[in-house]
Amino acid sequence: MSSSHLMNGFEGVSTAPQYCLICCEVADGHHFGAPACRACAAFFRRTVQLNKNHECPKNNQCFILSNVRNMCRACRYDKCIDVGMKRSAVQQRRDQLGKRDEIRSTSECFSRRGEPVLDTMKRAYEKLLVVRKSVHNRVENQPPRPICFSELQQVYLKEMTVVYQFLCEAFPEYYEFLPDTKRSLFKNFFLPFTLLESSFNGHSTNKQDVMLIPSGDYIDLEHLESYFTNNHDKFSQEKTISMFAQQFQLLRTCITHPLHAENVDTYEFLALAAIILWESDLEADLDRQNAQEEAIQMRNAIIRDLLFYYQSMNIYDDVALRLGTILSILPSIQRASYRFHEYMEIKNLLNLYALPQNLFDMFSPVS
Amino acid sequence: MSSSHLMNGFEGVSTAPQYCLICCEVADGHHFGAPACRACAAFFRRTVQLNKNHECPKNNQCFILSNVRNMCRACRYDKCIDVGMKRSAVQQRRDQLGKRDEIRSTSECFSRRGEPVLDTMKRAYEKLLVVRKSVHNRVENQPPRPICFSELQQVYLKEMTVVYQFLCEAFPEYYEFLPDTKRSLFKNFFLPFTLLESSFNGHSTNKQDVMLIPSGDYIDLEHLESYFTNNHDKFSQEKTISMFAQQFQLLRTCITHPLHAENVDTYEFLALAAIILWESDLEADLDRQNAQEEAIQMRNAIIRDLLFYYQSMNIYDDVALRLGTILSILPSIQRASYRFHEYMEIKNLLNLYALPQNLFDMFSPVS
DNA sequence: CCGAAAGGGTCAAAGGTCGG
DNA sequence: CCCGACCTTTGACCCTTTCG
Repeated sequence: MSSSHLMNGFEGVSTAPQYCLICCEVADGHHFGAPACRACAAFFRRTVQLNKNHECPKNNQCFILSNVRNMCRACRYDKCIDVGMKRSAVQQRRDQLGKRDEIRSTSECFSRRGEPVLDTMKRAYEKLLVVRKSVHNRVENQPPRPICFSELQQVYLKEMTVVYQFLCEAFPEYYEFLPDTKRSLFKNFFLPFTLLESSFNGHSTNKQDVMLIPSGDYIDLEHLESYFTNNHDKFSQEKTISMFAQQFQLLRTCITHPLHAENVDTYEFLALAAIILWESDLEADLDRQNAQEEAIQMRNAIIRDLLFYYQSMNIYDDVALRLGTILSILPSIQRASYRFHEYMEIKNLLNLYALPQNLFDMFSPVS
Repeated sequence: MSSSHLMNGFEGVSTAPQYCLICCEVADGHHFGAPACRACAAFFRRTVQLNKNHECPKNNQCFILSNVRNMCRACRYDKCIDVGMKRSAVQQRRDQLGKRDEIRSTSECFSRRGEPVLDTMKRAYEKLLVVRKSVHNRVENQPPRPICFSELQQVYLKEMTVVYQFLCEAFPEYYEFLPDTKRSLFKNFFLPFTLLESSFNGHSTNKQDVMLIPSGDYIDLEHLESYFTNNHDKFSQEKTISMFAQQFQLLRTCITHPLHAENVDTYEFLALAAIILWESDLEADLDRQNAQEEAIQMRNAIIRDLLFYYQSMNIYDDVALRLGTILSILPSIQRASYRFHEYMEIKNLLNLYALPQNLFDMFSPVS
């Protein structure tokens, strides 16, 4: 609306020919929202269509005029935007069907720098599993047993360090960040990862209704009596169980069942965990802004790796469909994680199966 | 405004298929025997008049939708025919008068079952946009203005009904559920959808730091003074803003920025919204168990549609990669939604910019 | 005779092509 | 490779015809 007003005003002043607001040549009507010559219009269209990112070799203040309009692409483009050209006015490319198909076969091979991200992660995860055995004093072939709240708490106090180490090994990018950024990422990661991993390990031992925790023991979701053992002043055991049964039911419906329904494998589990880590929403300071950039790169790399994995497996007719199915479990995990945290908050408020502050803190997302 | 009025507003619009059966845009009446938009009508007329013979470079199964309707002329023409357009209705000369009578009936019986899920949704969304104009008393070309909290509240009270209608139209499956199940799904959907849509609309008007709300007005994230206008006993305006600036900052980092960074388009936005709806974790009772099943089917259908869309666009070297990139925005949305809700709870506790109970309730996920 | 619906035509502004 | 002259299509806008 406003631009047409401007234009009316403009026309009112000079009924004579209009001039290209970018290079001052005689204009050829409006293009993408501004009076422009064909050349500048075409330049703008190409820049947008092909998603070019020009860089100015100087100070972003190059002089643009018809005879020198090609001296600096970045500044020419900037001027296009300044005079009111709209990227959104550039349309989808037409008639492009088929033309890319020949190209596609060649681009099938993924260009990746070094080793796949998920492979590094997988190695770090293998190591994590070994480390855990000693950290949690696990004897070889010790059979899993149901665990109670206070034991679980001990496990996760140790896990904080273990998981942090794991992240540093799995993602050199993570290791490089400033402590504050690392901490933020960690806090966003720890709880959903914990829930996802326990559910996954339960699932992968074919026991759907069990959370297999990092120490090797488990929480039996069907029989929470053994979890809520402590006698507590305020509430009876039954009461406690009925109060918090939902908390664990939640994990079943949001995490365990989807994992089971899609028969998620380890590599997929790692990919999900990795995306949760790199689904960062940081950018408060400079380091976090870098993290934000990095996070996007990482997520893309993860997806690429996962696709490559699917292609190599060669068991899915449509790898993209599988990818979509797996990724659409993500919101469930996130949701379960948030709700689970709410229950933890309630428990803390009631001082009922409360966590020590440092542990609770690590389970709490940043905000 | 009473809810019956809202219904009337909705029903008033819904007479006959109002959408172009070729590209799903709002239709402009019948053309050549089928409901169609002007563009598709003109395209069909030219094709027949000039006796063009288009050829499909692919397999004659290209995806046609408003923004990619020009990707393949052959398939667009084929869809015109499929949808019931008659070559004979195109006049070669003005003096030859077509007989319209026999044509009219054929178009009515066009079956949209088996149609892509996202197409039905897209049509319902187009309708939603129209409905909103009347529901929110929008005059044509009314310029958007910054809105304050109390106005926003009014808007969302109306939106409850409007969005519910939208869901029923977009997903016949949803409509079939029991009220309780519908309610659960709705409550899980409403807040993230609201945040996603406002951000998306801000993004698609190239204003990154603005939430464009359904009424057409906006919240200026850079200048919250106009949002928090009410004088309040407990806290000064500055204090309030500083308290809740984070709440909106959150939306920027978690939703607006990712949408912007990936340049998400309308179809992708709808797909994200659809997955959020169908990312259900219900199964308390029998109907909900059905819903759970249905939800998995729906998510797969959505992903399939999205992939087909990407393939038809033919602008991505790797459609699966694009799919992954877009889907990995989901946890951010979910996270933002949960945190946003926490802020809402705080406000309610403080009775500071609190929502009426029924509205707050609809913004609260089930647990 | 009027107004709505559904034809037709026009042209600014999109898009694509292809030597330079 | 990019540029831009040159040509094709698109679709918003407006006019025309028919019909109840």
